[in-house]
Amino acid sequence: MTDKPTIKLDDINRKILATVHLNADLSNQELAERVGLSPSACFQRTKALREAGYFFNAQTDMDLDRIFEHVLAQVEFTLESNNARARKTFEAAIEEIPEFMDCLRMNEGEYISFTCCPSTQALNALCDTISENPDLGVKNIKVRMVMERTKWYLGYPLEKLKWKE
Amino acid sequence: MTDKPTIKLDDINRKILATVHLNADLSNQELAERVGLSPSACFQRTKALREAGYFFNAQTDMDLDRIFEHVLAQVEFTLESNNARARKTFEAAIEEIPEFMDCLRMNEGEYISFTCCPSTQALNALCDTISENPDLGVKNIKVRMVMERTKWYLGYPLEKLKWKE
DNA sequence: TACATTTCAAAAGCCTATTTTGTAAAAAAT
DNA sequence: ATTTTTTACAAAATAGGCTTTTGAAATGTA
Repeated sequence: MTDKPTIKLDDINRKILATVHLNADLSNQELAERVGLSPSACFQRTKALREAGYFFNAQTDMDLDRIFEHVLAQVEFTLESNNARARKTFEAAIEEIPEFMDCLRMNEGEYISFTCCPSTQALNALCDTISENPDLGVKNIKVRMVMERTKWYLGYPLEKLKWKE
Repeated sequence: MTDKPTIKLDDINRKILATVHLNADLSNQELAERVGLSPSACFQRTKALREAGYFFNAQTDMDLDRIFEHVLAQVEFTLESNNARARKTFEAAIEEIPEFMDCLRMNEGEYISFTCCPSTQALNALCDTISENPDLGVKNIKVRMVMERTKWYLGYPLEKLKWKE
């Protein structure tokens, strides 16, 4: 909340982060066992890491197909002008629309968003709203429908990355 | 594990699913309060929903920038032939490579994967490995580097979707 | 050496998860 | 309408984990 203290990421802290990333619902005891600490020591370190903002926001995947009518799409936006002010306006608008589940800024004023809508009609209408709004300065929208999710996101490839510090 | 029993998704179950989706680390007591049930009743319903596979796989977001050296990219694959057998081979290969964090099948033998690598060099090398393997039948690879993640995935827009049943 | 700091494990108390039980309401059957 | 069955809930009880406190060991520092 206040600042963001820096914590030295030794082997144990790294193991805690890697474990919690994939298993947010683990009990403190199990976590302690996996990283080789007593429950109390593990609890302190985990609490410190969480409060320092190293990890946050526990979520759960849902079986969308069984629960909701929906379509998935990859929506690409091209802005008319790629400058900081135009980008900020556009990004703020996207932030407010939950159907655009995330947003990546690519090269040359392009954005890509992984999008979920109740139907293709709704998706189409949503894209129209965006492109009809002159304040957002969207030159082009490209919608690519998702046929199938062949691999689900299950976390970052931590074992392949290089730890900082 | 065995089958997948169907549970009627009344208002309370819907509220449980929507809440757990965004707050996987909630205690059973808090969850019970939010959905308006006693802890025991809430526990039973939540357990039943989990065991029936309605939700699964609790994860936690990490502050990647502070922890890891990494680059993000959107990688697009075009297969030489779009038939079930070619697709299955390709999909199985992607499944085994953790750097490809997810994979979406689009129209006409195209795939898109959100990818994380320790460096641009590593990303380049990884893409080469894929395209050099004749078994995978990849005709073309397009790599689009992510400049910035302007919106983080925080879950599905459940309030915008239509519940099934 | 002496001191301060850090990190841990053990113990204690508190709180929560989980099971069990009984009851009330709803549904089905007679 | 009455009985039976089923379902869902809350309350109570138990078991177990969480969280704090404490002191000791290890590490670092003057």
